[in-house]
Amino acid sequence: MEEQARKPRGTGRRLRGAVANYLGTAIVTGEIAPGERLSGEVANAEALDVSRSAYREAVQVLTAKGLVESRPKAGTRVLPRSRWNLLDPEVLAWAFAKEPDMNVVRDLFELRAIVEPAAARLAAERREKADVKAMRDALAAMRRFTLATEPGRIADREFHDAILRATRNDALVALSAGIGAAVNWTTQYKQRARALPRDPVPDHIRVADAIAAGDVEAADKAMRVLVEMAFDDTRAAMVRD
Amino acid sequence: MEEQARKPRGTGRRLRGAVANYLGTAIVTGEIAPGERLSGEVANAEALDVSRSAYREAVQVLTAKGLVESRPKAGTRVLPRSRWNLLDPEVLAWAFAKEPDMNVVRDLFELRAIVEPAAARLAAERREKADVKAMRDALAAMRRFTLATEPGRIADREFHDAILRATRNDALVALSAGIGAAVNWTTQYKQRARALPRDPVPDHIRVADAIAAGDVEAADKAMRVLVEMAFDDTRAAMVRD
DNA sequence: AGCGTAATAAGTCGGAGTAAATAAATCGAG
DNA sequence: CTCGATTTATTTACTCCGACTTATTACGCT
Repeated sequence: MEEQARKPRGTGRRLRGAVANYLGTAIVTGEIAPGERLSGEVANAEALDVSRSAYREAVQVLTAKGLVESRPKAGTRVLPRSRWNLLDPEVLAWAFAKEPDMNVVRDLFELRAIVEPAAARLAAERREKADVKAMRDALAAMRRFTLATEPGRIADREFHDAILRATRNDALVALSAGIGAAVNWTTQYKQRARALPRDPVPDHIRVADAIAAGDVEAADKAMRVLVEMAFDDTRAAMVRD
Repeated sequence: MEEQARKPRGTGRRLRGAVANYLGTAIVTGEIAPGERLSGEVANAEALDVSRSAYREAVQVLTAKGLVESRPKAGTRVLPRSRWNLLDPEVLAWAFAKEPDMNVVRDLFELRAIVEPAAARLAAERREKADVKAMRDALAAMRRFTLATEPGRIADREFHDAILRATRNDALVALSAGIGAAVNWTTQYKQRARALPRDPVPDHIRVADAIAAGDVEAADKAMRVLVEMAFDDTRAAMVRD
């Protein structure tokens, strides 16, 4: 009766993943401020009840994402926000683990408002039949499940991913992986205030039709409306707290 | 006489950093194809002449960047390109370690062509006096050193960073960190073919003036020209190989 | 064909020793 | 005696090692 009640730290695929989640969340949410020093390996590892190996591997992950920097004697310090890989999917997930910062949400939607309409333009130029089919399929799933359910949100994300893939630009797809994850979280928060403001499907259809028709200008404009509406809804849901 | 001639692997700030560089470069450049399995920890660590700990920490870094995934019994496999964090500064650096792939360069410039003009728009709206000063300083350094020298390229990057910072959008700044690093490499390759096609400073001045004047449309247009020209020069330098 | 079992490779552990970076202490020159 | 440079000492991360554990796949048995 002396070996239970341990491992109360955050969940993660592996032990070091759990530690990385725990520390990453603490840093990104501001619990540990930039410039601050983490306590030493030995102390911190013991405090979290993990071996030094696991703790160190977790810190390497944070280092790889630009959250911390560690040097002998100086210890491990949290880097300034400007050096964080803010678009890394995991970093974004940590940022949205707790109540998301409104500034981050605003920045991300601003980026979406720049990238996604332009992506829709490219998609309208380069889409193949398979791309249109993927978009239509995702759309059908969205209509069936609605955004209030998890499968519906997955379908929404799949819709945006299909557009990104249609651009034939790997960099845009990679960007989507980060933003898409965050969008997933924001829509989740959005639905929490269950106003369900309006049906998002018609606007999605307009985007899909424009891309399928190869109408560059219409695709741009329709996507612009879509992002703007999503931002409005998210903002409304957040100030309601 | 039995302990020299070791550690011939790639350079890096630390031992695990060197291993991460080596493996990361091998993966990103396609030497190890997606889906392929890395040899086991013990074997690979011994082959690289490092301890298992150092090797494992390097693999954690690659995992954090989405390059590999490792599970017990199954081993460590290279993930498909779509799961890579292509915008991660280190991943980009690895991609440009050897002769850069033309497709990647095209994708990145396409992304720049989308993001940077939009960023210039925002900068024109939100810039403060300090931002304009930073841009002018970088511009002066560019004129003094030219893009043929390293300080000149640093100044060029500083110029673009100043614009990004003026947008007051952390996500845009983070994106710039990745793209900026890549741009640094492409301009380096560009200058290798020492044609020095034309003076880039006047175009930079046009951008700076438009942002300083708060002229949104002019800033957008001038930046569009700038990115387009940079792409032309880079493409010309690359096909000349 | 389904189920249990064994082999395999990553995951975790603890401890020992090394290297690097900072702070302190010492020495020398003015 | 004060200031400066150099050496020493300490702190902390870094590297290494070897054993043990856990998860997963694949094989073999029923």
